Amino acid sequence: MAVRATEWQKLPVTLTELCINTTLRCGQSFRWRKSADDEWSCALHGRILSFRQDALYLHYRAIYPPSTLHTPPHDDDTPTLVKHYFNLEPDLCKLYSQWAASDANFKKRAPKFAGVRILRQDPWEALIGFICSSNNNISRISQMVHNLCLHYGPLIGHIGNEAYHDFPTPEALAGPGVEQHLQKLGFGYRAKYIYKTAVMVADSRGLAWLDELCNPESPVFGQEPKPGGPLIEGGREGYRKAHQELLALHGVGPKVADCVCLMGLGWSESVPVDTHVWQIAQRDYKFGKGKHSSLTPATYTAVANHFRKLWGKEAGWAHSVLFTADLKAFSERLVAKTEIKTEEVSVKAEPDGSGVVESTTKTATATKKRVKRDVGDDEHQVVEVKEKIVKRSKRRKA
DNA sequence: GACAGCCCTGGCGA
DNA sequence: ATCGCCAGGGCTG
Repeated sequence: MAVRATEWQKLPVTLTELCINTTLRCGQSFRWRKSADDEWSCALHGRILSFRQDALYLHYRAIYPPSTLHTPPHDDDTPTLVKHYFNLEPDLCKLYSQWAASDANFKKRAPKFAGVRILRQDPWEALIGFICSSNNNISRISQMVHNLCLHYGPLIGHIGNEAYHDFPTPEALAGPGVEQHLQKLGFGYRAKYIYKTAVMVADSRGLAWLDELCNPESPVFGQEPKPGGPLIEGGREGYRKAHQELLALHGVGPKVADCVCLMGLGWSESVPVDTHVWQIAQRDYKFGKGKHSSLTPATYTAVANHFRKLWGKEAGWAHSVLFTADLKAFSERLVAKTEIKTEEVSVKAEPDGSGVVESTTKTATATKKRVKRDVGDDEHQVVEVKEKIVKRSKRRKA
């Protein structure tokens, strides 16, 4: 039987309400892959979901494996899943203007990073993904999560030659020999964390335990919403309970627990404070002195509380915008103007072969340094142009 | 509360 | 060119 792909559908969403090109790459989820130009795909809930976006619409389609019992599109729940996964309920533009009104730093940094929306991921996937994230970088985390799916997740289908596997169940990761295998796959000390956490969830706590830690206002896919309680300084009671319970799992500390709370359990006031956010707190919010000179557990709470007070109930959403604005993978947006200038100058300078202006050389070098660490994606062209400029100017010097 | 130690990778300066 | 060092979305004992 042939692959069963539903027709492309569309949902009216502006780029300021959701920008998938930013949101899917900013370290929330580690599984999205480019399946074509401007097309992102991932296996979710037993189907491959693909997305494209233009100024007015989010376009999507689902590809089902031949063995699926129901017959899409008749009982296709994909539209509901899409709205749920992208968390489309909150009015992001309104939130951005609220955060900008209460925080000058947000106002300054956010404009180039519109449409950063907190995803509503599966709690179990978020938990394992963020256990992988400790002391790690996004490209390696993505590689590790991909390996988990490849070896332990069900195959859903293909796009071209690329196989798409869904995320493995707790049972699959709690099997015999998993820890040793993950160790061999280069997971390092996280191999043990993943295995032990999987055993705990599969054998004693159960997935229902994890799902019940969700914000009742925004439960797991398929459940009805209920009120979530009032916001207090340290976050709502349900958030604090979820955070505390997650800490009992192996490989889960305060930061990982907050990531799961925010991106898996729907607790919008959760503010994960990693080294990155800590640097932002020191640079832009006067932390790093006196009592809070280093990121101790007490400082962690103080920083998170400060942001909750400043940004309110969706503090974690605002935090994610500033976090994204500081990611190296997006740093080209901050030097875009310089980049265009550099190109113009170098083109003009090329024919006569005379020396390059001192300031141009400097600019080109600085730009190259900032972008060089980017991992394979659509920024390659830009990088190449810059490296050429640098080489030319070097040759002339020599 | 402070502090090593932990797995592994890639970039950078010497 | 090659090596040592260190940071990269931390956690455990």
